[in-house]
Amino acid sequence: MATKSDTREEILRTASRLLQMNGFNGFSYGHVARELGIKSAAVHYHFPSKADLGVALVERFRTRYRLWMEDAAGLPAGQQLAGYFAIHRRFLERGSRVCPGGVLQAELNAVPPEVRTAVEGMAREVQDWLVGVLEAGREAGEVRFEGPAVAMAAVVASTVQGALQIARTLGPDQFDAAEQQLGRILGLSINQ
Amino acid sequence: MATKSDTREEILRTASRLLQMNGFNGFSYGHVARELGIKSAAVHYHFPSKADLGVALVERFRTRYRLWMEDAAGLPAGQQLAGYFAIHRRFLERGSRVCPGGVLQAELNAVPPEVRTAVEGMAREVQDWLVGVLEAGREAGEVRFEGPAVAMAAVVASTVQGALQIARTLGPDQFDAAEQQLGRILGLSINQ
DNA sequence: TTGACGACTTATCAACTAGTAAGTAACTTC
DNA sequence: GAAGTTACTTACTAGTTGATAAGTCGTCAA
Repeated sequence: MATKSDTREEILRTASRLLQMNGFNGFSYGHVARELGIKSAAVHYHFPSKADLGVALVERFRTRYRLWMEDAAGLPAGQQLAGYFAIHRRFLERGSRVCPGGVLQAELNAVPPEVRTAVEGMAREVQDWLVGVLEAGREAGEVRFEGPAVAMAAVVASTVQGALQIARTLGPDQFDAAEQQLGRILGLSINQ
Repeated sequence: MATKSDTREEILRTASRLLQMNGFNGFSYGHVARELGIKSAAVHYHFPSKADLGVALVERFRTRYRLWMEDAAGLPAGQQLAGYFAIHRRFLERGSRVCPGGVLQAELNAVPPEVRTAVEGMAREVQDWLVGVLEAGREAGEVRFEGPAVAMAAVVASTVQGALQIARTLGPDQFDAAEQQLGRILGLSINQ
């Protein structure tokens, strides 16, 4: 028998995968329930509305992101960026998923407003983090680029998000190529 | 009264906008019909299944793309790239749309297989065009970058696609910043 | 032992989904 | 002017969607 948060966590895991695979409007309470061998009303018990589920999903990703950021805070910029790439690379490996922020931004107008707000918050946080890493990395001589850090951060975030999606049609090589090229542009030692 | 292709074209225009705004699973035959003041069965008359509509939508974009590419074929690489950016910038201006290829790639697993195939073809074609422009531009000294052109093309395509989506949450500045930064990276004269 | 509570299931709902069949009015062709 | 064709509408279906109300069953504290 499940402890209190067991089913809730399984729902989030499954919904998370379905979100990354099919998009927010590409999965239903029924899908989640069927995969877990429960009834869709059980999903409603934990997440009354789909907006609740969506927000919980985004907050879950955001929390994990934040924990990872705090963990990597001391490392040199090159390693932090490599970690950022690796997180997204892992999505690709686990069944050609895309990043949850990306898929939600792509269908942002067809998503409950609460979810939209949550996505905005997460995007802002990741962007700010990227700006900080790039700025500090440039000052420390670990990263090389011209122009404002905010613009370079926009390129890095956009590339990773776009490459993940493009890799779906043109293959995973596309993501690796983009990552390597970004490394070259930023003057990172291409270790792998 | 409408001539033969009038309604069909209006359906494509409306569906196109809805696709770019809400995603493929974010609009229905009913939505398209209601906006045009016709019945959903009329949409089915022109596009029997949603797969048909999806494929027609992708082919329409692909054809327009191809025509534009042929038109721009003679121009210097910098201007061709500027045009590529401008096409996508226009999506943003017309109600924060995203590029159709991007939104379909984001929900690729939740889309009819025929649509998937069509998207793959379009993505391949655009990528090949980008590689050609970048390669020729580098040889002619109009564009500057290291590494394989195919990797740089992956970065350019990914950045544009991702930036369009990110601009939805973080504002259009995000797209402009990414475009400018990409121009700096490629050594293009930033005219605007 | 009771009674409250948590975690569900059963049963049901209205709205919406893509899709179809049959009918209709206008135009074209002969 | 009859027959066919085009471009629809009306009317309908079966399945899915998110969501709710009521009931069940085990656990746990008083």
